[in-house]
Amino acid sequence: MKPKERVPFLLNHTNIDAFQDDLISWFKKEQRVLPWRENQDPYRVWVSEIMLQQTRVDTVIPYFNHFMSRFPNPKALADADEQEVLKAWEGLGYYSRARNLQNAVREVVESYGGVVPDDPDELGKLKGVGPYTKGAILSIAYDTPEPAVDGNVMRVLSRILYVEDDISKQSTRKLFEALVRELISKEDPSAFNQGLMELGALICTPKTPSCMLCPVQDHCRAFEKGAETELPIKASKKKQKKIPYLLLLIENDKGEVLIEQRPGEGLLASLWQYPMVPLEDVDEESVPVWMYGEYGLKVELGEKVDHVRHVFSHLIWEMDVVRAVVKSGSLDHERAKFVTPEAMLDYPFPVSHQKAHPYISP
DNA sequence: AAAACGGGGCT
DNA sequence: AGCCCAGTTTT
Repeated sequence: MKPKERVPFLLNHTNIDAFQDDLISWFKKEQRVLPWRENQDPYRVWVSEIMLQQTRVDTVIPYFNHFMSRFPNPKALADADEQEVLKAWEGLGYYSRARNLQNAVREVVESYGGVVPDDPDELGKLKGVGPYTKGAILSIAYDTPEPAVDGNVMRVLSRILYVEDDISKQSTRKLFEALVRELISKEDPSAFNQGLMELGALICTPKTPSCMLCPVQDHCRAFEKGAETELPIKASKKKQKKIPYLLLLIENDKGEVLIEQRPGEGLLASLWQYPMVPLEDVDEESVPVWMYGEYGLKVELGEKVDHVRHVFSHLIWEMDVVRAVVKSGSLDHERAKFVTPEAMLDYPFPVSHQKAHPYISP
């Protein structure tokens, strides 16, 4: 059965008006004070929504404040250097969010006079603005009754309406969008959408929801059945592949250290790092040979100073951190250079490599 | 439809 | 170690 056909049945026992009232009243009373809630500036809402993708509120707050003071409006972000934007994003992860955001903001400045579009189709065409972010901007900044379905909303609504569909499927997100279109308050779509998400963050949490404090407990079919922790249903994902590396802290005779910029696409695109030897392809004893081939440098390996294990969503880096010194040769590599330890800190580094900074820093 | 794409917090 | 989090893009 298609989403639209299922909606009437799923909402059959729900008092929509009462649900809206209970949710919105609770949100207006209990909502957290957050920097992006100071006003309805669409640019601020947009930046916050991008930062909040897969990222906790507490993590985002300092990044958001710094970002808004450095790039206060679309023009400021459009005019900035990409490396500077990445530096402001350093440590937040999912760095394509930053590059897509700047790409989209430049589009807004060039095509829409610096005003964030309030048209769903125009908004949805912007880089990095998917179904969720589009709905969030339209409802929160422009008071438009559009669904903004994220993981919180799916968890909350799966419990309230007892939906047992796998929330990792795209079709299930569409079902929840259709449900929200029926449920959403036309008077205050912003408070309704934010209320669903705030409820998911504060009350209807993944492991041990606080149902006794829930403002919509009376409307919740999962609570009625005592099955709130059984939902939502989500297919388990497979575990990450482990990849071993040697991370090299290479110093020259001037006390400078070798760093290189990663490729413009793919994992950690355009960020900087210390040279890494892929131990799946290179034997430990042939590392100097590999180094000479890749960088044109004869190096001598020194002491191993650390082991860093870094977990990504889809893989794990196991890195032995080893010191090395340049004996001879001249650097021959497109994207690598020697820098002083002080200058190094101006470059955006992934957290995995920041873990090795203490062995360099003066 | 599935995989790529970070990082941190909690259990 | 596994799961979760205010998702989107690419394949």
